[in-house]
Amino acid sequence: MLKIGEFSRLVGVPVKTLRYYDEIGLFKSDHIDEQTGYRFYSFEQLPRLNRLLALKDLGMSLNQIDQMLKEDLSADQLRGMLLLKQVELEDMARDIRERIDRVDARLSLIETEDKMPDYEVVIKTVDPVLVASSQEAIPDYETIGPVMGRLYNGVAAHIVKHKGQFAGPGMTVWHENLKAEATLPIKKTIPEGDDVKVHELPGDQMACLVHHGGFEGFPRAYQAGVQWIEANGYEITGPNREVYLQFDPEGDSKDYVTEIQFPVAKV
Amino acid sequence: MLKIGEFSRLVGVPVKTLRYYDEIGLFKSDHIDEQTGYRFYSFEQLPRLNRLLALKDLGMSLNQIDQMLKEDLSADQLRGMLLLKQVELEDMARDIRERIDRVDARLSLIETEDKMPDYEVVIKTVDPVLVASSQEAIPDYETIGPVMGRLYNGVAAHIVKHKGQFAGPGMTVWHENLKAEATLPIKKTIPEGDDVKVHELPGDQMACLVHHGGFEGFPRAYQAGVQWIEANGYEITGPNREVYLQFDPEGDSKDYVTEIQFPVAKV
DNA sequence: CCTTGACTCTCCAGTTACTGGAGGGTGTAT
DNA sequence: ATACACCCTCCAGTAACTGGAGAGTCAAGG
Repeated sequence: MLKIGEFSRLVGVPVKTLRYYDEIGLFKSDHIDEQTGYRFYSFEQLPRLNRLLALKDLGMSLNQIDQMLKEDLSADQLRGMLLLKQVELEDMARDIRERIDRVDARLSLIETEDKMPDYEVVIKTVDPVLVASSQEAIPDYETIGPVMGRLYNGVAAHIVKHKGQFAGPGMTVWHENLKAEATLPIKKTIPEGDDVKVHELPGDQMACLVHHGGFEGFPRAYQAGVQWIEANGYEITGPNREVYLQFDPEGDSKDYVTEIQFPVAKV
Repeated sequence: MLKIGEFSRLVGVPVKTLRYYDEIGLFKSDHIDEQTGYRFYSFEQLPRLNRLLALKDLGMSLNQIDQMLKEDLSADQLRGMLLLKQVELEDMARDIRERIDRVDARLSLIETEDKMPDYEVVIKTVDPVLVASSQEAIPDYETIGPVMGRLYNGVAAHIVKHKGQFAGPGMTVWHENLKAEATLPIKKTIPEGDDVKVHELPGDQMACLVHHGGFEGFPRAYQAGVQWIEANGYEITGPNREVYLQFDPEGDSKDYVTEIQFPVAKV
């Protein structure tokens, strides 16, 4: 019979922790002196505690360990729990590798610019959204403004005509070959028109960054986005989007806020 | 101005979490309506939140992020924090790899034996311990018993003679070439004798397992220990020890409890 | 104008696996 | 007798949220 401190030294587990395991019923003391309340442990308890510690070393939670220490568990059930843990650990390992990549990328950015990057890129999952849209190839950069204005006006007019309800800010989807699709989210579906299509933009994992200011700053923002995506081991998997969070053709262009989104996947 | 739900959808952070960040002062809402208590967020806040999210993606704690979002932080300080995090992440990665190794080892054990292993091996750090000891080469296995008995009696007599105080169970250290050192822990140092040395056994990282029963079971226990050490990527770095936790030459040998310890290091 | 449903608020409790401390009893050596 | 190590219980705190109760707010539809 050992007092808790002796047992603690023997197994290398803090006294506090032994009391805690006792309290939650994971590892009870052999018996308790009724006079003094002192816990006593026996050598016969060593196998159970050692098994417990070995399982803890595998990264099992105390609840799982409690399950696994039950006598009536079959080898198959044990195998199952271990295989599950294996998968979980491999997920964690991958996660940490990705983190290390991101830290590396940020460090090299700081190396070159000597400060935090101007654009912060975050990965987020974007929900699918129902839109009415109209698209057209843009002949050259100078004409983007007028063409987009015309497209958005057309879509908006179509929505109003069919009593559709707007559901959010406009969003340009950039298809290949400089084909721009001007989309406006709507709450419920409406009939299509000659130039106006109604469809659902797919939800996806997106690398997103926010640009504050006029459109003349877009090239730098795009560059930052593409650079981040490459440095962090992603690749672009579809057409990117511009979400015009704050936009007013009459207003000061330096108040504009635009979110640029690239659908991405891990390479 | 966006209500919390709209802002939440925009940035992909749960409403609860935004309120939590507000509460701990990490990310305050732009302002709060005094009538209703409603929080309102502005687009100007997006850069700060995106930076926050990017740092969280690196695995930073909210406290660290709070530091890093302060304006007056130099590039060098940032670099320092990131380098620190890099090291920490690499530690975690190593830790998880080791866990995966252990799970693999246990799975293959279950494959061959179809149950939990008979011996649980745990790594623990053993404290240095002052001992009186006497050693002798063992000519062959049959003579272990008598020789060890003689050695322990000699050491014990020496300790008693010099009024030393026993500090724990006896422990045999197995040096090379079957040389056995019978050691008895003592509380304070005592003079040495002709055959009895007094010295400190070094503390070390030990792979430990507990054997219940007589000495005839030792070969299997040793085998299990060595097997585990190999399968988990450790190597033995010194003489192993046997700690006789429960031992009584008059008693039933099946009540004996012995801990076998191998000093180990990661390969 | 009223109701419905979606949205918001605050406050409280729970999660994991402990750790630290206060306040008080126990056991042993000098 | 007293010092000291050891033991007890109970309470609070950790990190980063998550869930729920109960109550107030807002916009649209009838």
